[in-house]
Amino acid sequence: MPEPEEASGLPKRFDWGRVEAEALLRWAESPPSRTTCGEPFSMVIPPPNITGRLHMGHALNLTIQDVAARYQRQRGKDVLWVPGVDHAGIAAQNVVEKQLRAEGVDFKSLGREAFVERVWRWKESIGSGILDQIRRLGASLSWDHERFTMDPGFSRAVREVFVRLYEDGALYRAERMIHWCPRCLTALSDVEVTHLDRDGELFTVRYQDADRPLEFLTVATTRPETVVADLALAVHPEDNRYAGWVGRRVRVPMTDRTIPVVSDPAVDPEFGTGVLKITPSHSMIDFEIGQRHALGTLSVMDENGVMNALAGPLSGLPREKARVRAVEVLESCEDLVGREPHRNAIGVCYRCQTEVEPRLSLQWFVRMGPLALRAREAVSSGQIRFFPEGWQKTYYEWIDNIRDWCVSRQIWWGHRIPAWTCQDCHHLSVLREDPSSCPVCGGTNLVQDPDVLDTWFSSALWPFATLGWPDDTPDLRRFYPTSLLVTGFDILFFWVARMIMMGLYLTDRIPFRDVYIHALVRDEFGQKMTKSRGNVVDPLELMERFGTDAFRLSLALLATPGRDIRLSVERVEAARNFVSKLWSAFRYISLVVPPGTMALDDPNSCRGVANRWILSEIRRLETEYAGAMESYRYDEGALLVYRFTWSLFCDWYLEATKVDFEREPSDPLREETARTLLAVGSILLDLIHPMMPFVTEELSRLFGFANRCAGHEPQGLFLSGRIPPEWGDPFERIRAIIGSVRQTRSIMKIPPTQEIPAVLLLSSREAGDPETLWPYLARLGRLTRSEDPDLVGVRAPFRDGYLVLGLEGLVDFPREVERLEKEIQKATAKRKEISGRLGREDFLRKAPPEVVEKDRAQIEGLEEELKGLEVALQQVRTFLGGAS
RNA sequence: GGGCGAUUAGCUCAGCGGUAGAGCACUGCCUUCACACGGCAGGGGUCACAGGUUCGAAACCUGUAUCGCCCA
Repeated sequence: MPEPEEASGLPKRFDWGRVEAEALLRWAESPPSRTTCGEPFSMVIPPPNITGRLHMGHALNLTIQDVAARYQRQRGKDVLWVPGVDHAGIAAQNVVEKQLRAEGVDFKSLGREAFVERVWRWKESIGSGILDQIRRLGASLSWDHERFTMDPGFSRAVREVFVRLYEDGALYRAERMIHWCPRCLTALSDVEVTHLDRDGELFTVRYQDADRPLEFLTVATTRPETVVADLALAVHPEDNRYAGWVGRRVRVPMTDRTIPVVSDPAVDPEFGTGVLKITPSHSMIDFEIGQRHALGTLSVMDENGVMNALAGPLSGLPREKARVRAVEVLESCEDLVGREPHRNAIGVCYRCQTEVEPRLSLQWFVRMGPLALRAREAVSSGQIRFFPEGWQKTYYEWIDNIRDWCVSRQIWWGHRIPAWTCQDCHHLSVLREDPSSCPVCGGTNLVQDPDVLDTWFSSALWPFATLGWPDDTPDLRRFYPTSLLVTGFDILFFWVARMIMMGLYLTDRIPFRDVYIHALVRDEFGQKMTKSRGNVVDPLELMERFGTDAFRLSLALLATPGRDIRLSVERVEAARNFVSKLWSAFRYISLVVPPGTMALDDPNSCRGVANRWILSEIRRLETEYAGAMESYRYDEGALLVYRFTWSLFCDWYLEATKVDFEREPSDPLREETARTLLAVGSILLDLIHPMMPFVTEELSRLFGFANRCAGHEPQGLFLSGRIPPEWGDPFERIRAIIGSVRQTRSIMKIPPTQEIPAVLLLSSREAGDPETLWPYLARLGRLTRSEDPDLVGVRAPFRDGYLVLGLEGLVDFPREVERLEKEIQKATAKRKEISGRLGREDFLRKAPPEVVEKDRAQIEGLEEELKGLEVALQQVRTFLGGAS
């Protein structure tokens, strides 16, 4: 059977696929207008990796920012929201390396220049990639401000910073222990190492005294393969067990070397046997101990993690195999005296999960001490605020224990370090411009440092370098410091803290005022989404399936601060249902409001009880909504509009307007209701718009409301008048009466369509005018008004009276008795609780008067309710008796 | 080992001093002319445990347990 043609009004369903595609085209042509007269509001996005594909984390992050941007725009702010992409040094290099490998080409054989050229070509080939996906989210970024961390301007900023730090003595080159990733073949900074607990073994190895072959020291170690690099054994100075050993020498198993026994306070006497083997070249702590005792260094591993020629019987073996071999060798010469399972923390590369090696090497470091001090101050003084505030502590903990930052990376893709060494006089030059000769000896035999900078080094400049720094640009002047930074807690140290340090150091100002820190998106079981777990949910797929608005709304609703988000498809589905509900509500408006109707502009002229009620409700909603949004509680804001739309606007107000539209054509209430419907609908779209831009804009367009994206300010309606809260009261009474009727009807199994004759009895004049109430009661309660004072039936009581329902001969009275008894029980219990409280002297004395007053009023209400219930019960019982 | 956070209805989570809430799931009724991606009604919780503060605690304090995360 063919679908009947729609007479008029909106399509039955919201076609998000079409609407989103059209909106994206429209937004690309006419981006959100900037209101240069407004106060500036600025954000920079956390630049996604060039290698990236939109994932849930991005989606959450961008949704929050877009809610902020759209909300601020609605409030008349001049919003700048800078998009951009990060060059992602190691990650991008890995991608291209892999491509080359697939072609059978070793990237090294290509040479540096050709390789970098190749990465650029790859970058061009993927185009804006992830930024296009971000566009599909509806993110209203300032696209004309797009930046890339390797674009010429940004690169100039990076170079400027490097040179300036060097000139100020805040940057130095030195041979230090660093974390080395044997797979990425580069140094890593401290934060790029993740600590994992892994099941390993603790081996006990004996070391024979060099002079007294019958005496041994036993040492517990998790890394027996490093025995061959031991340069000492160490005990705690106050450990009496080994006091006699300090100063003696022992033989190193598997070698013919002997090493001293030293004492050092860094040794933990509680761990293992209390004796520590010292391998300065393969452990951070050992290196420090080694320095204190002038042990020198002995490295037995190469950059790939393979044991080198100095490793004796282990040489040529990769480190994992070397461990196995070491155990075998130690066992064979009886130097292994114990092994047991042991859980220990190991450091892995946060990018490729390879176990990192502590390694001694020549690297560039940023001196963090002075920078950290100012960065701490900026937060502790309240100049920068964290939301939620609790993250301050984590921030301080890191800042207070900070170590110098290793910023050089042994890869090719990135910002090349602007340092040259003269091959003639060995002078090291760090320069803003590439030199043609040595500034000291004039020689032309210069070699540039082969390393590039940590990608996070350039990211740290993001908030100001994107605005034109180091030049003094209009953007920088107007929009810096930025207003808000939205980011995940996982890059608090990597990024946020370093931006604060660099911002203060270079611009002398904080880089942003507020920091909104959101949680991780996990799967529905609370597991982190990872490729290896295979539980990654693709945001684009969800957007496809349920619509982008639904997806965004579900994220906004779930984004409670400080708590991880478990995303389940059901939640997105629920949000999709909400979008449908909203759409169909506006479809109703389109069917019921005559063409050419103007939205209500002066609420004071309103007379209708339903109209007054919804106006008072939306006024309250606006206040609560603003409170939530101003404190970055977008989850609350979303929940408020969700609940209002569904439970108040749709469930009650739209139903009530049906009553008004059934009135006489001459009744002025018809027009008033139509106008109120438009006004409230328009405001509602405004409030929902930050979370759901597509459907709200489409509806605004169809209804000819103001353009949501053009800095349109909501709440215009109420500038002209205030709405007294008591405007809601009469309709609240209607809601209560209908609730009571429906309950009775449901309990007594009366079909919803069955009309019931009823008499309304109000206990006082204040309870309302029956003439006003009846039309709503009749329609919404399916009641037929009766004036028969002897109508036989049951009472449906409410606060200020009751309704007699003529149910003669219809119903299940025993169930009604049951229900009434339950109600009475409930009310009695409540009354007992409250009167108990009111009977206590200290409560009356110490509790605030308004609390006591509230209780008293409640007792009164309960008394009345109970009276009504008792009478109703009496009546049903009588009825029952008569019937049986 | 140190720190942070969580523990509320079957599930996922709000609430953070004054009558226990939402979404999903569940039960019953309803193809009523905006919406079955729906409507109406309903069931379901000693708010992890033990102390304490308070007139009053799910909320504040102390401790315990379990789980998660971060830093060593």
